[in-house]
Parts: sequence; C-alpha cells; structure tokens
Amino acid sequence: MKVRTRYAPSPTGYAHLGFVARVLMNYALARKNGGKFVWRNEDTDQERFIPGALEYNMKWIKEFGMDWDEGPDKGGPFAPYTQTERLDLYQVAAQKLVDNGSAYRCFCSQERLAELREQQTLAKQRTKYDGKCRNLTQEEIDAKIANGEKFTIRIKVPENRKIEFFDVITKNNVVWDSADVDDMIIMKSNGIPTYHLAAMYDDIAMEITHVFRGSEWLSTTPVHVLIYEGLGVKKEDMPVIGHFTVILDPATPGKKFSKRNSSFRINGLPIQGYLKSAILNYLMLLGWAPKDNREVFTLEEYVQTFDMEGLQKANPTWDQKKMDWFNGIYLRELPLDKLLSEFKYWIERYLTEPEEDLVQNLVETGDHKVASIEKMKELIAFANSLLTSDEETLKKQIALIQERAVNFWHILQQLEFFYKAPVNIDWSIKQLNKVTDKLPEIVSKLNAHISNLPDDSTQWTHEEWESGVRAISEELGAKAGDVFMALRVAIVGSPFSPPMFEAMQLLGKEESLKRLKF
RNA sequence: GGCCUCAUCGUCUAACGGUUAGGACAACAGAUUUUCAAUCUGUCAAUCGGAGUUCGAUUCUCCGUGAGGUCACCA
Repeated sequence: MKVRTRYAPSPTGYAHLGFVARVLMNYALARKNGGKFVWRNEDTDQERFIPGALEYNMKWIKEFGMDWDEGPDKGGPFAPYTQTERLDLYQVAAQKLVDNGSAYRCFCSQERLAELREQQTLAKQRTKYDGKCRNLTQEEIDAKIANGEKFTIRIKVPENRKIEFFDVITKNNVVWDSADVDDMIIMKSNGIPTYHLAAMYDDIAMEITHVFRGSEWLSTTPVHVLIYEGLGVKKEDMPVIGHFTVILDPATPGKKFSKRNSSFRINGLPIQGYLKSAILNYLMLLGWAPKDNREVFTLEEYVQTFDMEGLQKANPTWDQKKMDWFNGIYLRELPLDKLLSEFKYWIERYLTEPEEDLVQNLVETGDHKVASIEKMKELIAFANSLLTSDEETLKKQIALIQERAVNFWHILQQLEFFYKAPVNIDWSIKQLNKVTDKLPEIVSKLNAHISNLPDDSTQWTHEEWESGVRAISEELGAKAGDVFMALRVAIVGSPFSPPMFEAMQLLGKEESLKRLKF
C-alpha cells in the first residue's frame, strides 16, 4: 500500500512551532515510505479566514526545507485541494448520510441551542444536543423545508453501541459508549460542512492512509468513525489514525504555548537569531525519539530514520537550553562563507526595518542580555552598518566569534567592540580586583609595548606580543592573567572576548593604542 | 463536572517481564586556556502513590493522585 499523509491546516492563523512539528512528522512518514505528502487547505470557516495566512504558512514550511507533493498551489490527482472549492462534493456526501440514516436534518435555531446549553450548564449536566429533530417525520421535514426553514445536518449517533478506533501513537484501542457521543453538526445551515464531514470525506477521497493530527481531535474521533461508516467505508479501508502530543511551555508548567508567546511563532526563533536547521532538529525530538537515542539529524537523515514506533505519547516541554545547544552545533559547523551570508541575511530580513513592537519583544524575550530599548536600537543600527562594512574584515572577525556564540545576537554583540571603542569602562569588576591599584601602570606599559610592535599589525607575531605582556606582569609583580585581563577590558570593555592577539591584530595598531589608556 | 488520553533524573528520552534503570541537555567539579566559549573527563540526579498477577514488575491489571485534551452552525 502506498503511504499518503496530509497536513490540513485552516487558514485562520499563522503557523507556530507545533505546526512545523506536525508537518515534519507527516512529511517524514510519507517520504520514508516513498509515499506522498498532501497539503489540504481547510478553509470552511469563512468567518475566521485570514487572507494570506495560507501563503504565509506554506512559505515558511518551504523555508524549513519541506515540500508537499499535492496541494492547493500545485494541484494533483485529487484536486482541488481547497475545501471551499469542493462544496458540491460534500453536499452529495451529506445527502448520502441523510438518505442512509447516518445523519439527519436539524431545524433548531442557534438561539434554541444556546438556551439549551445554558440550561444544561446551569443544571450541571453535560452540554449535548437533546435530539429534538432526531425523529422528525418526512412530512414534518418537507413542511419545514417548504416553509423555507434553515437546517443543519447532524450525525445520528446510534444508541447502545460501542464506537472504537485504534490509535497508532498511543497504541491504544479507544472505546466510547455511544451515549457519550454528541450528535455533532456536520453541515452548517449555509451549506458548508464542518471539519468533521469535510476532513473525513477528503481523507477518503484523497486516499489518505495515515491521519496524524493534533490531540485536540481525539475526543471527536467517534463522530469521525461514524462518518466513515455512513460513507460506506469498510473498517479495513479506514485510514490509520494517530494523535500527536502538544509542546508545553516551561514558563507555564503543564500548559501549551500560548499563541501570544512570540517565541512560539514560526518566525520567533529565527528573529532571535536561531538557525532553521537547528530549530527543525530540535522539533524532530519533541514528540519522537529513535531507539538508539541519536539526536543530531539533517532533514534527510530524519526522513530515513523516522518510524511510527518512536512517536511519543506524553506531551514534551520546550527546553530553551537544549535549543541553544542545537543552535551552537549547527552554528559551529557552518562554513565561514555560509555563516557570513546567513548572518547578513538575518540582518537584512529582520533588522533593516524593525517594527517597534518587535524591538520591545526582543528586549523582553531574548536571552541576549539587552536591557533597554535604547540599547537594542543601538545594536540594530550597528547591525545595519555591518551590511556595508568590508566583507573580508567582517569574515575574519566572525571567525573569532563563531565558536563562542549561540545565536546571531551573540555574534552581533561580540562584534561590536571591533567597530566601537568601549565607553565608560568599568574597571572595578571582580576580574580585576587583584590589580586595582596597578591598573594605570599596567595600561601605560601595555601601550608602550604595543607601540614598539610593527605599524602593520599583520606583521606581529604571537610570541613577540605575548612575551611583551608577560614581561609587564613580571616587572610589576602581577599575574600574567590579570595583565591580559586589563588589556582585554581596555580594548573590549568587557571581561569576555575572543582571543586578544587575533582581536588586536584585526583592530590594528593605531586603534589598539587609542584604547590603551586608563 | 462528564468523556477520553497521559505519567522514568530539573528537561527530552532508552530499557523481549530479569540491566548496578542507559543516553542527551542543564547543573556541578576537574583538565585545557590570556578571559569567555569550544573541547575532554568525572559527579549529582528518575521509574507518581497503593494494592494485585508473577519466582521476578519501569514494563501487565485494578484503585487512587496529578497533568493534558474536549464538551461551538471553530478548526
């Protein structure tokens, strides 16, 4: 049997990380088995429709390196792949369900339903349709229709039976008593189906073999089974169904990520300077694990390794530290040219015309230790200036930073001292407290030492540079490490930096001397 | 509240019914180093509770407890 999976989002919102994770697993299962991955556009809710959302989501999935074989944009053997273009199909299906007694017309007004719900809630009962229209006679129905009354179509849940299905992810046969299942509306009064009818019909029509979806659908699965049955699908022909876990937000233990959480938006992490390859890799492991516990995968490797067995049952919690670890791995293995172009692309894309709320957001959510909006704006302006700076120089500077950065913000911040002399240096930091009183002398001697080096800093040798610094430490009875630290603080303005010899070489003799003053 | 699902180190997870319960991230310590990183080594750390089945239970069953999902003419 040819494997066919689908991802069927509604264009009512913008993608988030959970969205990518779900696409990833559907994509992997299909590709692993030489099958097809289908993108279906479930736009049956015209009220919440957001123009452009479909295109936005598709564009991002492509940016993460995935693609689909059939979909609204590229067609396919079961076109169209947009549900509002398939309305006549659903009408026929609904009629069939009504004709064979699997569904019935309901003439209840929304007002009555709301009232019913209210009463049931007040009485602490389960809210459920009371079945008023379940047993209307054909005469009553004809009369109401002739009278122009609007109606919906509801699934007719049979009495006294078990409804069950096997969940391939929880590996569990889930059973409901039909008394616990509501007669849900499968066709709205405007003639547009709800998810239940549209998606089930399409899954059958499009020959989907594996339905992997969010766990929010688990509780309506019995209705879906009933729809399959009503449509005449034999049990062995029903798609395999499995329900994914949801990613939990560590900030709110046990709760899934809120849509307002900017880090969870599909562009959230990229804006924060994370690589898509690293994000994708981390997402692979949230909800799935291979038998051998391997963790680092390219998309291709993941597709080859993916199996349904590894799909998890319990909801994972997002761990930013692990995300950082993955990003570090991918950042460090990037060839320098590629790193530079990715870095510049990041600036061009996100920082050339940053929106005010984005800047605010970065200050609040990033771990890049930018305390104020002013400082963030300054950093952004600096980033933009890099776009026109000398590429070769920039490349050499980034080479020094590559292995000590977690994300692009770190690179940006560590790059700053190459272009701006530190101001308001804090000499009272603990890293210098052993040589506090010797600082002026140390700095002036360092200045003298550097002025004796060749004017062209590319002519400097590491030995010459280092022995000079060590000589100063001996002369003043200070530890070499403290003298290096004083040098570092004078040049960089911070106790953390790339190796000083290389950094000063890049900075040049003239600039180094300017900074070597107390 | 009803129905359904889930439950192993702080986090992600591995373990034909038999392991000193393994790995990764984090944390901590050490090595290396002119700092920070990176790298290497090591340490700490878990089977939610209670019954039962079994020679033997992380694994199977039941009961608790906790967490999640759902209860719309939304998906």
